[in-house]
Amino acid sequence: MTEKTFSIGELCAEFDVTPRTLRFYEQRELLSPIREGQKRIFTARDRARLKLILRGKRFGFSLESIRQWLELYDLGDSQVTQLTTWLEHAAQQMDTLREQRDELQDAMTELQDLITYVERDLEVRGAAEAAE
Amino acid sequence: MTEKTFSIGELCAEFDVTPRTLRFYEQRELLSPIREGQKRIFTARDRARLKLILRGKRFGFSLESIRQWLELYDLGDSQVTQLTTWLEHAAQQMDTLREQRDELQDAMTELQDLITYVERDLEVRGAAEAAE
DNA sequence: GATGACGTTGACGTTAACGTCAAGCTAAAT
DNA sequence: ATTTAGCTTGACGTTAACGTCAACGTCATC
Repeated sequence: MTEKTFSIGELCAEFDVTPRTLRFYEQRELLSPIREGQKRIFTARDRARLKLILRGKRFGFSLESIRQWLELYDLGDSQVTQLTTWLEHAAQQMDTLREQRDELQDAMTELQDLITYVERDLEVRGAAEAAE
Repeated sequence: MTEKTFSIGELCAEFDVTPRTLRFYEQRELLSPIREGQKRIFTARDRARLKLILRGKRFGFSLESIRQWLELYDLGDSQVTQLTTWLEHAAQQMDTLREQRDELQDAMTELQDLITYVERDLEVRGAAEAAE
């Protein structure tokens, strides 16, 4: 089974980015499309990585840090020692993600408190108005 | 009770930012310190806002979008209609935060699956080694 | 009265992450 | 054969978010 591949235009359309962006990611070694002649051919792996890249960007990570934890996602046929190192890196990345998630949760709780307060205020005002 | 105030240096030390940063935030209207002579005096409100700013940055938000949802945090003695509008904006902001949190959760789940897989792999290898 | 700590206002420099041309190739359609 | 669509490689431009440097003011201190 020959894997599905994509032209630069196809990927751009699917993920709403420009060719410039994908070429830039290639230059920074976040993607590594094959060449057919001089045209770029993106594999399913590239597509998967692009998904991860864009998600990482939404998290506010830099391309460089994204590049590093992309490496987590293609562990080959590694030695035991390498797997152990991998596990450490993975655990670190988990911590980073967890921290950010928790902080988001805090922000949400705070905002929700404010919202609840304002809603109560509106209720009270509504009651006062009804009592006129 | 006269509220506590801060010099630019104090805030910088506390939050590990440079004076340039705080002046920049003032110029972009994220902070609005008072002047004493020509020196900036930061109030407790400025300090609170700075906290929110830095948190927002960790979330990957732009200063401009941070500036907007900072407005959520100082609702004055508003009219009912304004409070209703406020509630809409707040709800939107909650959606944004929730979305990002959920996406972070997804990323964590994925990574955890990988970790579990690798851990199992290591266990199997350990068992194989012990059987030699 | 000079020195040093802390602050000020410009103004220009820098880095990341692309955008925006210009000039050219290449295969398919007119 | 030429237009069109999609791709290529430079190379310079842009925006956000500051950094850096120069030149200056203002106290407290030595």
